[in-house]
Amino acid sequence: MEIQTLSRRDRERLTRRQAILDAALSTFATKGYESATLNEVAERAEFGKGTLYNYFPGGKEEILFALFDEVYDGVVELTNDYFADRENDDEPTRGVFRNYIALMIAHFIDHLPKFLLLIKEAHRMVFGDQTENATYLFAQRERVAEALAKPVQLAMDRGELKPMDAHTVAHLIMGNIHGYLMFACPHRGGEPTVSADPEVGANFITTILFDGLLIDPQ
Amino acid sequence: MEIQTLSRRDRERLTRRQAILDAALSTFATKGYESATLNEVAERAEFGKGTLYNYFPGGKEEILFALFDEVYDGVVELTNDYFADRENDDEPTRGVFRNYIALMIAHFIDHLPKFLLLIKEAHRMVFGDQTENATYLFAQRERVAEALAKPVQLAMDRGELKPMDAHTVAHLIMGNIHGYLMFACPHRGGEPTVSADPEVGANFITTILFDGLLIDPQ
DNA sequence: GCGCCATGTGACCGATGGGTCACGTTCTGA
DNA sequence: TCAGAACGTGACCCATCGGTCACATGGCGC
Repeated sequence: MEIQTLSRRDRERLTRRQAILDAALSTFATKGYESATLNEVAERAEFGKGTLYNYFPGGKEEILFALFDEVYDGVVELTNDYFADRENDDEPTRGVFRNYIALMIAHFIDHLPKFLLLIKEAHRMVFGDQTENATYLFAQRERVAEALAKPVQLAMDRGELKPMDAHTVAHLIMGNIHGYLMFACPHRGGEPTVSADPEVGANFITTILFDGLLIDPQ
Repeated sequence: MEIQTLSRRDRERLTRRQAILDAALSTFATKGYESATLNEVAERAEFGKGTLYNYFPGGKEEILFALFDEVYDGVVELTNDYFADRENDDEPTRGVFRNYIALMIAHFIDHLPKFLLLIKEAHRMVFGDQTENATYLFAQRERVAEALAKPVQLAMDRGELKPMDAHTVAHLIMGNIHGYLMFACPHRGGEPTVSADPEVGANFITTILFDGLLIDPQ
């Protein structure tokens, strides 16, 4: 949408801004937000520390929040696009959600630093003691939950899923995707214990959440 | 077991050590480990900062790890005791696990600071860049998973649960308890969106994990 | 060429907080 | 009663790091 409405100067400025964000993402994801230093971010981006403040006057925190925007925008867009494409489809409900889960797993594996930022920082900050930050992140998580709750609610309305609180179910699905990835993705402190194949993960999660653990229900 | 084998001096020393741990727990749980200061911990424990080093020569980090030991010991013990009591019982599998989930939810609500410490710090540290810390925490989580995996495996062997990797299923159950509590327990940045009643939570989780979301399986 | 503005820079500042230590106080056992 | 051990203390040290700013650089319009 913005391709040619910007001058070369403005485009270059955006490119440099993005380079800073990319450097910050990989730094924050590995060291954690508090342990990461602006010097290291600047070094990775091949800028001086002062330059960061030309692009993010709010300093370290503004950079972090810009990253959160990026991450959540990506997930919300992916979710909305996926379900929009299937709106008038008659694919079975179970398969639609199974494929969504596979898509999300693949997305996070493709963007591992973003996933690590989410579980390391967003998580903790939601429960932090700074109200405004917690409120912001809470709202971001809600955006994802809402996007996913919509198709869940539709499936319930069609009588295919048990009638429960769609919003809570959406959170639960997201939570299970995150939880699964914590084992699946490579990290220090122990070898991954389950396959990182999105198909395998999606089957595992779908089997439990949609079919249930019990062999003989009731 | 240790009641009278210790001198009064040793008992008092343990009491003071515990007071420091309690002060540290509530401080770390609210401010987060990195933002919490040893001055505040010392103040809450009504000691000078230097005194902390008489009890924890390793400083801040040793205190944190002592807290983790406490938290995980409690959860593992609770899990082992609960399932040991039911070993020769013929209560239906679903109900046994439902009650376990309710027990865990109640436990964490009763020990909210411990729960907050877990989700804020343990979580992040497992994915941190210090290998030895990650290894330690990974092992602690495994202790819980193993304790829960045992009865899961037994139920699978009896043909009551779908045959899956019991260990992974155990992690998934723990993850869902944690995930549920994140909504249920009071925190800033938004009102709790589901009930904190352990019974309600246990029913919700059990319905999905054991019965499945689908009304008409297959 | 020249002036101006956008941009880049890194030495520096100030606050913070983990960790230390020399000293004071209290307890113990002979 | 007293020596010495155990314990408590908080002023102090110093490394770290987010943020600032005076200055350098380079491109663009005139």
